[in-house]
Amino acid sequence: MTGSTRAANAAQRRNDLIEAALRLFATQGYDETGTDQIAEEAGVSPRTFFRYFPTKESVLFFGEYDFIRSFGDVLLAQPADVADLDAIRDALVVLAPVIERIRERIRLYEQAIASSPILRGRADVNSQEHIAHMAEAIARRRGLDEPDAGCTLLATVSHAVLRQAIFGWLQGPASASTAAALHDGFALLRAEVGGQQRR
Amino acid sequence: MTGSTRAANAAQRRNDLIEAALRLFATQGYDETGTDQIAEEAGVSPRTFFRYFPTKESVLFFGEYDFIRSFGDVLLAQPADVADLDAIRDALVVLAPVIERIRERIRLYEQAIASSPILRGRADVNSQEHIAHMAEAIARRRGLDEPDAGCTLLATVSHAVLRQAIFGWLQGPASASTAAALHDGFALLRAEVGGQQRR
DNA sequence: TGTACATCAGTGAACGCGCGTTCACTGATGTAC
DNA sequence: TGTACATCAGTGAACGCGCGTTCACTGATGTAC
Repeated sequence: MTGSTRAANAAQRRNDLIEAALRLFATQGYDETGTDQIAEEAGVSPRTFFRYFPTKESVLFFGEYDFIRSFGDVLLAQPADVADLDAIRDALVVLAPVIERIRERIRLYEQAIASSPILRGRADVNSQEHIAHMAEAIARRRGLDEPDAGCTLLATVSHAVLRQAIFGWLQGPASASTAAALHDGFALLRAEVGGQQRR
Repeated sequence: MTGSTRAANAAQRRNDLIEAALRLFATQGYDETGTDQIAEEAGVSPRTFFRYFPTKESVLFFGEYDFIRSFGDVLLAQPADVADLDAIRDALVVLAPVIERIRERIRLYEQAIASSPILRGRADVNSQEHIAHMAEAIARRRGLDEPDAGCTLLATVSHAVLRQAIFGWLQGPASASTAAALHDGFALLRAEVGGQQRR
């Protein structure tokens, strides 16, 4: 197992740093946490932090929950006779279990993000990428070469529902399922936007 | 006119700084522009910048296009028998002319925002506040004490349509109207989310 | 299996950099009478 | 209208601070034979 000791050690160190950073960011706030403190919490010298991460921010966006990346394939696997919005919902439901397993980590991550504008900015950049991916996938499902305004809008709206579902799920009991939150979210969307008249 | 000379001078200086910053941020990017450079461009000493603005960011969010603040009143002035989504759209159409007059400024502002994650973060904080305001207004229109999940979702989605409409309007010819962009956006939303089946 | 050498992780020390603050001053604008 | 005083805008200089870099070294891990 040549090299495996070093690689394993490095992975361990990296993970220690990530967890220390997540904990500190979530409890104290990002701006109130220095790189020196993260290093100390992880049991390494201040200088070592920058051996593993090029910037203070990057420690947060390393293992980043990138389950959206599989969205395209899963969406295209949905039956063609299902309405697009339902297909999107079902695709998200398929992917959701991935994040259910790391609920606590995501909770800390979201808490950290909320603590500082610069992290919100980074997260926003990621969100825009996710939305672009989703719009691409929707366009392919529709047989378009590239996403038109409809695809982009649908992706944007679906992403918003997804975010809202995740936050609802994080606030609820640990036993709650993401699938239920997603179904509720999309049903609500249909009710709010679809119904021409109300009351 | 006691005091007016000083006040007018101060307003002028402040505006010079804002315009210099907008121009530099939009062309070079936020991170590549120092406060010293803004000061020089505006014809004042480096130290003077901080007499007018507490931080480098705040120069961008000073006169910030806060037309959303009037949204609540305008929404409540819409007829009760109109569907909520239409009322929201009509309220936004009423407010839109306010930003039409400062199109170039908004163009630079959005360009600056896009250039740096930290500004995106600040802008995101503002967006969340706007959405909260909109959700409050929708709740009041519905006779609720505070916004429920439906109000929040409707506000989020409407805000997304508004953003998309503004970007479309900024990219189009200077003569284009925001009202048309908003009508198109909301119609597209209905078509994408409302239609149960397609093709 | 053992020895000589190469590689790389961890670290210390010193520094660059840009934002933002503090202290102290000058000259211009505004006010009191 | 004119003079004495108060206020405040603009500025210079020096500094604090935290992120991130550069240089140079030590000791541990891995490799060649």
